[in-house]
Amino acid sequence: MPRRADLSNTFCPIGRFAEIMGDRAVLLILRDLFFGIRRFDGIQASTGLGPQILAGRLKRLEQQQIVERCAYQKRPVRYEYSLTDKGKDLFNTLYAMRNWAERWSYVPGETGDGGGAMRYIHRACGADVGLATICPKCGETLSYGMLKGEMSPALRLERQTRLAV
Amino acid sequence: MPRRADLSNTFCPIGRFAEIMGDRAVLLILRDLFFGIRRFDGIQASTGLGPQILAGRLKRLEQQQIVERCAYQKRPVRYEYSLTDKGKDLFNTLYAMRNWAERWSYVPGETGDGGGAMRYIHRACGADVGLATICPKCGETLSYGMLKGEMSPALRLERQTRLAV
DNA sequence: ATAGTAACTATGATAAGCATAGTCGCAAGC
DNA sequence: GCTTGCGACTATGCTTATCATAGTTACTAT
Repeated sequence: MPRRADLSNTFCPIGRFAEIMGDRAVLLILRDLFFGIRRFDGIQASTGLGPQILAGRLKRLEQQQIVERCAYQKRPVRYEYSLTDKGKDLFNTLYAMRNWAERWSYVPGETGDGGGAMRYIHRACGADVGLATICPKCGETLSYGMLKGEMSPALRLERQTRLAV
Repeated sequence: MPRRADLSNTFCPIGRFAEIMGDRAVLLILRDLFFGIRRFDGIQASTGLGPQILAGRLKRLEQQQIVERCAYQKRPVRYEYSLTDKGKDLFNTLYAMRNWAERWSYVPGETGDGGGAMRYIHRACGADVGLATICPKCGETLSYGMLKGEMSPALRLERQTRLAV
């Protein structure tokens, strides 16, 4: 009973990426980690994933050193998850996904101003970077930490609703 | 019998992206379409997917208007698949995936010169763009069509072997 | 002593994935 | 005119993954 081919060691970088990240659940988890959600229940509520899928994916991501788990308190032990440097460097990939989706699968009613669901501000110079990978004002190549994300009212409301349910 | 939540109409662009593209098979198919493979059997051999998974994914991608199918001959009717503009615009996303994978999951023996599995040359000015999103020589913002990709010998050999088997 | 919370694990039913085999329309060779 | 072969799938049957729900563990707060 041959299993599907494991692409972890293929020379093709897209193949290696697909092996780890070619997964709906993983993308949603990473999105929420980038939003700053750190705790199991928070990620579960936001993504809508079942607990054992979330647990399994977090374990895989930890093995891949994309996510790290550490106790934020003892008695009782509680854990939180955060992105490693390797994980944080996925920002540009997620950002490219967001750019494509904002361009090609726009959802009506997203905002009043047609600006999409997320706005990113370059902290250093204050410019709204739109969908660019370099700052349109000062030209710096953008990555995680340089940008401040702001959700549109519609997205914020949707997420609040999900978290409340 | 509730199915998992459908994210096609969420306000979150990453959610919408994950619904369509959060899938190992889809990423592999798109990679091969960007490599210029157009026929069913070619994609099947290169990706290693089973025929019904490939058929199903191509159908989904066609519905999403990411891929289009057209007959390249009649008697007998034979089809080929190609990327639409919406599909071609996924290049920057795949490129970001490749960049991350080349940076963080380097496979030993990939090349002799440590340059990774793929090199991209900016057609307009001839510069090797490395892992950049703008040309390091002339500063142009890069997208599909501006770049000429070259596989490393190791990757080329791996792919030839797969296609032959 | 009871209720509540965070972070999971266990269980059974449903759905998806995979390998193999088979189909359909045609064309070319014998 | 009958078989062989190709390209592009579809059908079948088994294995694996996913989902919803419930339960567990280890505590704190009342």
